[in-house]
Amino acid sequence: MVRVRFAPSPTGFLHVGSARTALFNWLFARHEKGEFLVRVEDTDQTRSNKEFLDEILDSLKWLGMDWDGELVFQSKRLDIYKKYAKELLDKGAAYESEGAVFFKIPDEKIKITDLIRGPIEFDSKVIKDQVMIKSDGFPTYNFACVIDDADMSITHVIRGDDHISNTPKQVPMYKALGFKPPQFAHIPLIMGADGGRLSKRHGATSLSEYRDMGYLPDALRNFIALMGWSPGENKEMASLDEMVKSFDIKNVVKTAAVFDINKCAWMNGQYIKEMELSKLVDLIIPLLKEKKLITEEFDQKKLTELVALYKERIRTLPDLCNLAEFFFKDDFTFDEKGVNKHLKKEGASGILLKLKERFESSDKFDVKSIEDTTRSLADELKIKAAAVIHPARMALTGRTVGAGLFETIEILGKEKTLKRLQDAAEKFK
RNA sequence: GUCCCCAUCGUCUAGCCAGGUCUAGGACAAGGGCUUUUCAAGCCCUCGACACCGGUUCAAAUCCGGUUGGGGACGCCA
Repeated sequence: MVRVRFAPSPTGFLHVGSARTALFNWLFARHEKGEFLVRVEDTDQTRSNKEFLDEILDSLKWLGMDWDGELVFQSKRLDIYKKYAKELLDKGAAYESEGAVFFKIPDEKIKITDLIRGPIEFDSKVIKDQVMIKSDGFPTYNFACVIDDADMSITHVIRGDDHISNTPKQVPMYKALGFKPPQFAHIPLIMGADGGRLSKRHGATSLSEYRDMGYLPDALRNFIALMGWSPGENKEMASLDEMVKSFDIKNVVKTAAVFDINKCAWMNGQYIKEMELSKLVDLIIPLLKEKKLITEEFDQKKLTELVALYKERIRTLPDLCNLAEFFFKDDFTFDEKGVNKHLKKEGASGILLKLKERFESSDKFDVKSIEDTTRSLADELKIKAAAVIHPARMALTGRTVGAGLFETIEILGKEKTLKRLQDAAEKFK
């Protein structure tokens, strides 16, 4: 049976690249009906930290991944590493020096057949003897990794490209211990726009940052999987189930991918668009509370109507807070360019006042009558409807873009509409 | 410096393993148009790539070699 593992070290947040490594391992395991384990590589006593571990695990769950069995902590397996270290010492395959235990790299060609890259050969002459047990008694990464993968019966090691050079250090260890090395699959790294490894200077790199920025787990997971793998048949959107069904490690590309936040945002918008309205509202409510745009008491029905208006045009959840700020507060901000273009224009203020008067004297205030009122005013003034609509949108929402104006006015309500038209007319006269 | 990996539109990729159906397909972005209200929505169109050189072959994006370019690794970090 296939058994794979994801082996994070709890020394930082879950990086986008690591998340993808975890995802590919998970997809592979689920596709093969095998097992996906999580092993915590916490042998660096000074840098490992429980908060990071919790964050990493939360991120995995958030993306929709689950794992089999209990978490394995390397820090709790010191005896096992020592046992095997002693075995290698006794066999003469290792030696002690300066308080540490070194593995003797045998003089031979080391060949591996990578599932993604095919055969790779190394000359052991260029590899130094490797520390197995540090002088603090803890195992090094390379040694613990080999022992655990063998001990946990891991069949496939799917990991980042940056580990290729660790492979020739590890394979001889398996052999010296009499273990059969697992199959290896090295997936390419994720890069920033400048071609270097994706890091902080390129922007957000951790899963939790994306979650906080309003990205949906389904969208992020879909997007991450697309870097290096594709569902085929020109498809891009794929649910978790569809991915499990069609995932094949052999179809993972060999080339590094540049993380394109713009496409990621686009994809997020697609998922928002397809999401059930009530679900979307549920996701947005906590965000609005956090931004103090609503309190505990709010009109759920009205909010739902608002979200429905904006659902098709937002790419991330906070987009709504920005685009529909006018709905939640009266001292909303004005887009400067829009003010110059539509409000500080000759005659704009007069138009706003006239529109206000028309609304005031109209009994009805539904989308249809709002539209009729607006258009007939434009007709009478012998100007295009746009000449009324643009200033009105700016006056009411502070934005040049948004949902349809008439719907926007209806949801805003008569009272606020009148006041804002009046205020803007005076302010930008 | 040494070793290793990689090379299709600006970006993500399909095609490559089993050479012809590829004047190279899709998506994001960009540019243009339509939607007689904006747009970051929708629809349509356009732009845009097989890094280079050589070899094998009747035929190469696909196979081989080299060059160049990019990336990674060389820790008692993981």
